Amino acid sequence: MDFFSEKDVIAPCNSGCSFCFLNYADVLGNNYLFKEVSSEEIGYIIKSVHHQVKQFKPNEIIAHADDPYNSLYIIVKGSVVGEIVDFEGKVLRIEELSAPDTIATAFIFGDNNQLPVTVTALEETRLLAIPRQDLLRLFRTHEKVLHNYLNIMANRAQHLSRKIRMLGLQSIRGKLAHYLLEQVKTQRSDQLQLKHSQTQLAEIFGIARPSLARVIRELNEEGIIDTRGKQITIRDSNALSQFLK
Amino acid sequence: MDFFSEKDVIAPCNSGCSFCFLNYADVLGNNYLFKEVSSEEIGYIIKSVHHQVKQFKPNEIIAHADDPYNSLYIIVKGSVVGEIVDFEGKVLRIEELSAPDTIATAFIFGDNNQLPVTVTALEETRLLAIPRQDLLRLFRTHEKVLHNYLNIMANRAQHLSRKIRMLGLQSIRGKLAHYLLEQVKTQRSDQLQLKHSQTQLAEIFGIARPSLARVIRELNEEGIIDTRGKQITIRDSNALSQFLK
DNA sequence: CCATTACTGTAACATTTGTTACAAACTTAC
DNA sequence: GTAAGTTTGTAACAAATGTTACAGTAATGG
Repeated sequence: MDFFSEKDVIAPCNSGCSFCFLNYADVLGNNYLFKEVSSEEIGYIIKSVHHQVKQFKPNEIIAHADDPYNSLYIIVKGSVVGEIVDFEGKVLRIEELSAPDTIATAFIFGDNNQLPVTVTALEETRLLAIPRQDLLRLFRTHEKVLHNYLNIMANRAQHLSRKIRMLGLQSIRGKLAHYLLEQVKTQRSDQLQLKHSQTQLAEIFGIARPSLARVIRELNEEGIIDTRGKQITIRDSNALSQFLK
Repeated sequence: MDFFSEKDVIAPCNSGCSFCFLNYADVLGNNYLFKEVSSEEIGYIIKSVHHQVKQFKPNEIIAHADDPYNSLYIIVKGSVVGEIVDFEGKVLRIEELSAPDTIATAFIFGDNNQLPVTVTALEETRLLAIPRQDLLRLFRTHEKVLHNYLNIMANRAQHLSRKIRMLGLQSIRGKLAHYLLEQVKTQRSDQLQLKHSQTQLAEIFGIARPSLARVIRELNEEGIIDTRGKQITIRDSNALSQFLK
């Protein structure tokens, strides 16, 4: 059963069981996969496919890179992080996901169903698993779900592309500028409340922490940004844009 | 009509037209999208959807980054390259595609149908376009095509993930080692015939060309590799693996 | 409230990579 | 076969980033 041992299974369900969807119908209603699908319909759907709920403790590894991947996993509670870990324990953080996101949507299909990242639970986390075959059947019976799934895969691909663009910006200034300008867009304000610590940012950018600190100090000295703890004010976004090259 | 002006259209086709599929049925037969679909069936399929063939000259830009993207494009002749280009003309090469590949499969869907890369024709190139709506209809009528499409998207996502892993390897030695070991695997030999010039490799890695040349010379001096033009012999693949960290 | 842990700021120094420039070698077109 | 264009090798130097270490600060859990 994929990369889970049976002990992790809270409640193995068959098509007659209603445990899971009853507990999680509200969460699933917010899942992109079931966007514009009624709660009632979601209930029917979950009943009609094989599914399991599995539970993980904080910092527990959910799946290792290169594990085979044959079911769709929907986070119904908690949050996880996907990262590439090298031999010496150095980390490149790829993405964070939390309920009601789906995990590694793209990797159930393709010629090589292997995870490219190691997935770790950040907190107490529960996953709902649906096997590939059942998912395909679902696509046949619920076209809306198929369209949603295509959109999810597409959004992931966009995310990966943005990530590549960011990593391709050779300088730390470039990476930081990219990140900050993205935040300005999503938070709709020049006064940013950062969600990540410097240490985490350094992991996201794949650089050394003191190097990031140095650049942040320089940008402060140059009057481009103004940091006060995790509160950052963008003073000169044009200057930031200049670094995106 | 997407990012093409009408002048580029060779032969606008309606569902009664058989021009395109007649000319390209053999190519399409090799396309992953129509894997395990008979030529006859492919003919029916192309006749049943809106489609156009468009032509590009070598080095002609097919689509700019951030262009909207509303049709699937199948390369029926020639090859293209997708790259991120910054203000100053510096380049990060993302991927190369040639007939019968499909272009940016994932970006027709999602909340933001924008291309992440600029696509340029490498040679005399012809594309077959199928609008999103017709593609979705096709998924409904031909389940095999849907499954193929999901696999294509998944393979793309795998490719992007590998790219991220490669870019995340901080050192040039790491990137080069990653590339060489991948080549050893695909060419099934320690004697590699490189498909890319140093200049191209530098673009793929997102680094400066002389820096790459220096590392190649160093690895030669250290007896790890042995380069003779585009012919490279891997002498110590263990040493190479050590750089993948 | 204290102890513990994690996070931040900073400095000196080592290492890597980029930049620029130029010459040699190789390709290609004519 | 020659000229023009491209790719490669190399060097000196500049700039960016990593490493290590340590002290100060904030956050957290009992």
